[in-house]
Amino acid sequence: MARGRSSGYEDQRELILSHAAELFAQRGYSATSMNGVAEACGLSKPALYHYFRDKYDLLVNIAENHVVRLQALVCEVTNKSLEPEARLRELIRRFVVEYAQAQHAHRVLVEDIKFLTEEDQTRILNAERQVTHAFSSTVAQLWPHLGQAHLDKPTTMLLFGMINWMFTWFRPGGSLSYEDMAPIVADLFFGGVPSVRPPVTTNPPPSSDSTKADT
Amino acid sequence: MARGRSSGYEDQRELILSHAAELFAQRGYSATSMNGVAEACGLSKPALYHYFRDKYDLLVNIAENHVVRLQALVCEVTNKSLEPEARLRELIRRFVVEYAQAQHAHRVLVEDIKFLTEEDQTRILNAERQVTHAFSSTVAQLWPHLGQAHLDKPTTMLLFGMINWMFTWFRPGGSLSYEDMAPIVADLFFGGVPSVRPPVTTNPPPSSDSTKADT
DNA sequence: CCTACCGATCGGTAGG
DNA sequence: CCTACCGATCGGTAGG
Repeated sequence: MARGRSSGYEDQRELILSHAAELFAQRGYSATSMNGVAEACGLSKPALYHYFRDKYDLLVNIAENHVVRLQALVCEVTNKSLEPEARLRELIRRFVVEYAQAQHAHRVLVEDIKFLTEEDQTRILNAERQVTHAFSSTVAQLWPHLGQAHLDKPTTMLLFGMINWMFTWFRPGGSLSYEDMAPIVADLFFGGVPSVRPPVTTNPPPSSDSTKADT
Repeated sequence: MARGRSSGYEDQRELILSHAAELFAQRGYSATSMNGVAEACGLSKPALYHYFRDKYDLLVNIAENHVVRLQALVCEVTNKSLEPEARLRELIRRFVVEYAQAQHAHRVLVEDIKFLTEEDQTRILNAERQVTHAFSSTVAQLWPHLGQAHLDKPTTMLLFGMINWMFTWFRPGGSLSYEDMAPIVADLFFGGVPSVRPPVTTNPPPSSDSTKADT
């Protein structure tokens, strides 16, 4: 791999990105100083600038590396050619595990993507869309009534909401681990999707047959 | 008429908070300058400082006002003494509507709470806990098996995940409105919760003293 | 004395 | 790899 650079160069970069991701996640990209990053890495500021051109370079690498890992994870699961239900359950489990061990990068991707240029944002967002598509296509396959009502994507995003939000409140150490949460999310989703129906409120004209059709 | 302050003073404060919340949500608290806030409000910077002591004062007011509105919303729904299922469905609907019309403040509460002092963070977090408790107690009431397995709080947080995450991806204007999303979330949740089972992994010895001093 | 501001500039600190 | 700095911009406040 590392050709032309000392063998530890890439390792040092990874180490810096890890420390930077932690600081960005804790304090936000803007409020994090390069002095702080250098200090956390045990480097002088000029030394830090030897590995990354500028602060933005850190951000874009953290975000990019994270989505690339997610894409690789999707490919890995897809290649196992599991049944649709088993595939979706495995995707959920693997994402929970991946997010758990990449929490800082994940938070940076969620909260600091706004600091990327439009070009970089678009590239990252397209990668994310590929990932969510792997989920939503399986969802549409499992529950055709969702796809027909164009609810496969929204419902898939509700699933991502459960998973993504988990890392804002869940702290392992009690009676539950991250691994325990994956099947809970999966059971809730698989049990609930059959109950999801398209909205009855035909938006444009407020027709007077206001039976509400609730329940 | 004017009692101590001119009649427009409080109105001006609300207007400033609204503009500041939008900027904080778009660019983050740290990356937003007081010059930018003043400009967005059509005020000079000294004029802005006439209404708020400093930048932090803006942040704490945005967060506080938002959680207070959420608490008021919970009280309003609770006082209607609905059946548990109707109450939870109404809570979901009202929160989706509230978040939709307070998206900027909501995002600030989620992403910029880290810039508050520990004291202010604790106060806001306690208010949030009161809100989530209104949900989780209804959840435990509806599905006793969840409460017995200590899964009422985690499951409730998965529900909040669906709702909170919605505002990162959902844009109304297609065939779905925010109002349409509420029953979809509710149906998914009500349909799925009966399928949620406690994890079989028995990680540590689950000591029964884990009441968490809540409820 | 109050309020509601403005033009100009303060001391510090950011990224680089 | 360090000390020593820069152009700019930050949050906040002076006098009028």
